[in-house]
Amino acid sequence: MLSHAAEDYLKSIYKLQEKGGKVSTGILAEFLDVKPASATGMIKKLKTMKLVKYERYQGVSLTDAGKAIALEIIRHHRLLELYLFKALGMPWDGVHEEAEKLEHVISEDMEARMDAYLGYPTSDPHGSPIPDKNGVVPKTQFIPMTSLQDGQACVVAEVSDNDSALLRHLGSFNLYPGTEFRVIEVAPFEGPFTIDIAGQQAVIGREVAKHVFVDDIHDT
Amino acid sequence: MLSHAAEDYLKSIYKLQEKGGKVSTGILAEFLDVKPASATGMIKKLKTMKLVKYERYQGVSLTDAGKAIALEIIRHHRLLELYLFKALGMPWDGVHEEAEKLEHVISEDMEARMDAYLGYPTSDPHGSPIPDKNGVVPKTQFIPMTSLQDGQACVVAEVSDNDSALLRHLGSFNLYPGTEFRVIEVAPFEGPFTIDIAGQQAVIGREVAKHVFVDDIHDT
DNA sequence: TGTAAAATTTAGTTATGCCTAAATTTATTT
DNA sequence: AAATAAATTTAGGCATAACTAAATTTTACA
Repeated sequence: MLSHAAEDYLKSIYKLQEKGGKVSTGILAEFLDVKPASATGMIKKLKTMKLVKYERYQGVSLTDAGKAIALEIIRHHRLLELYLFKALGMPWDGVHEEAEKLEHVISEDMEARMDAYLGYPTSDPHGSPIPDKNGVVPKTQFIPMTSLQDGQACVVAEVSDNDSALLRHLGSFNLYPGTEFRVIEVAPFEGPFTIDIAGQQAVIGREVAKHVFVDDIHDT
Repeated sequence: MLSHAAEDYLKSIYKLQEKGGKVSTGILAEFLDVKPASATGMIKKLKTMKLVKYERYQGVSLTDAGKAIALEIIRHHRLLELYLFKALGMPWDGVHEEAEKLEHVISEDMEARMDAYLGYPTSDPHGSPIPDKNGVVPKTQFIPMTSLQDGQACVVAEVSDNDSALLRHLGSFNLYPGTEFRVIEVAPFEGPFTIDIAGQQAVIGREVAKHVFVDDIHDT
C-alpha cells in the first residue's frame, strides 16, 4: 500500500502536469508546501515504484500506473466533496478540507456506494470533473472569466476549490456552478468586472475572477 | 494534535479498563497487535502528555483528559458505523473496518452532521452504546447469552463488532440487536444452544454465544 | 525463601517523511 | 565564455512508531 504522502505527491504531479508536460521539483514542492529537497526524496521513492518517470534536473511525470493512482485519489476527493455537500449538507467552502483527509482512507466499497447514491455524477460542487471508476475524466473546456467582454452572458462552470474564503465570497453573490450571469462592464486597465446575477449587480475583482471559469458564452 | 497511533492506544486502554482497573502492558500490546516493548514506548509518551497514569511494572490507566479523548474516538467509531449502515447501506459486518480508519480523520462538524442525520442515536448497529458529545455513555447492563437457561426468552442487545465472519454468521440467523429469541435447549457439558428465532430453529455454539449479549430475559 | 518462569523495560535498529545546509548542475547575463 | 544567479540534489538530522535482543523486575511455586 501507498502512503498518504505518496498519494498526495501523485495527485499533485497529475494536477501540475495538466498545464504543461513535465513538472519541476521546485513547483511540485511549492504546491505541496514542502522543501524542494523533500520532493526530490519522494520522487526517487516513486521512481523505484515505477509510478513516475524521472531524470535528475529534468522534472517528473507520471507513468500510466502513477496516473491511475492519481485519478483514483482525485475521484475519491471529488465524490466525497459532492457527497458531503449533498448528503450531509456541508457548506461548499468546507467540503474540500474534509475530503482532503478522507480521500486517502475510504474503501472501494464506500466509493461505489457514494457514487450510486449520487447517481454516478460527473462533477463536484465546484464544477470539477469526477473521473469515472475506470479513470476516464469527463472532457471539459471552460473559459476563464477574465477573458469575458462587456455584454457577454455565460454560465459559471467551475471554481477553484481550495480557498474557502474565496468560496464564501463567491457564494455571497450566488456564483455557484450553473449560475448564469451577464457582464455589464469590464473596467479598463485590468479593472474589476461588474456583472448582473439574476437582476443583482456585483463587482468582482480580477484576483477573484481568475478563479472562476465559465461556459456557454453568448452576446446579449 | 494526537497521532492515529496514540488515539488507538487510548481507545484500547479505555476498552480494556472497562473490565478491571489498570491495564498491563502485555494485554494492551496483544490487543493492539504490537510487541510489549512498543506499548511501553507509547505509554511513556502518553504519560508525558498527561493522558495516562503509569508507574513501571504497575500497568496503565487513563487520566480524565485521556478518557475524554478515548470516548471521542469511540463516539466517532460508533456514529460512523451506524451512519455507514443506515445512510450508505453497508453490511453490518463491513462497517467496523471502515469506521476504524475514518474515526481518526473526521471533523467535529462531520460528527455533528451524522449525529443529527441519525437523530442523536444511542447505540450502533452492533448494539454498542454511543457516547454523547459530552462523553456521557448510555448505561447498559447486558447479560451474556452463555448464562441463559432452557426455556428463557430474551432480546439480542449487543454483539462483538470486530469479527466480520462472526457477524455474517449471526446475520444468517437474523441475530441482530433487537431480535427476540427463545432458548429451546442448552446441551450439557458446555454444549451448544438450540434456539427459536421467529419460528426458525438455530444451533449456536458456545464460542459464538460468548460474543452475544442479551436483555429483557423472561421465562416462558 | 530461593529460584525459575513470566512479564516488562531498556537499549539499539529500521523505515517514513519531513527538515536544513552544503554541494552541484543548469540557466542567464554581460 | 566566464561569472553570477537560480534550481536541484546530496548529505546529515529529527520525530514517530514500530521492531529485536538483552537486562531487569515481578510473580509463582517448590
